[in-house]
Amino acid sequence: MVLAESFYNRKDVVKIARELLGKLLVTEFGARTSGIIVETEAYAGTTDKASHAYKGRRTGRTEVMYSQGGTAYVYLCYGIHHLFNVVTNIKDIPHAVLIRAIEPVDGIETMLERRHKTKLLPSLTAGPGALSQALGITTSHTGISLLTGNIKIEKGITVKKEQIVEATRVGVAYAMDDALRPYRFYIKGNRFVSKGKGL
DNA sequence: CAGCAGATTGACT
DNA sequence: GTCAATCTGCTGC
Repeated sequence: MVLAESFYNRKDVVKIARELLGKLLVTEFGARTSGIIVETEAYAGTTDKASHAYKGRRTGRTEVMYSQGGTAYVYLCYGIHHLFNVVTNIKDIPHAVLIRAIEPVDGIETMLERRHKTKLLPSLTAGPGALSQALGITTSHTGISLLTGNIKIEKGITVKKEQIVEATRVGVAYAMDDALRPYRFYIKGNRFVSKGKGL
């Protein structure tokens, strides 16, 4: 079952980030590839120094963050890595949730080929750049709808509250006090959770 | 318009 | 543990 617009359009991006854990992120570019979301981070738009849309910034790259909830926001980091985000809230409120790690489910062979690997190791999909490559997501997919496009999020599994760990975000030390906000969530003990540097 | 830093990864000392 | 790869966008000349 694909998540409805009403899931994405809510105001509380942090709550949505927490609820995305256990959901199934699916892409269908040829073969179906998918994985359970095990790690997310919330980016709270204009009031969050770590967000690209801090203070209402608009550029060609961030424009899609101002779309309505349920839109894919993919951007290039360090000129190499495609990072996949889910836009939330209503139009003109630039909230987004970064998907940092998934646990592979469908199309593992296809993902191994895309990542030029032969064995299923955590490094296949642990990390935002890694999972995007495994699922075949690139910046050309930014702005497409998660409700009707070939990238979508399905119901997945139920994650108990006790399994969810709250933490600070990774790689955003430059955001000063906002770097300390507990906006990162991951499933306790899952081996596909990225290592990061902020642990 | 040059210089710099970044929501990262992977190869190498 | 260190460092390069390589694009977008901000800052300052």
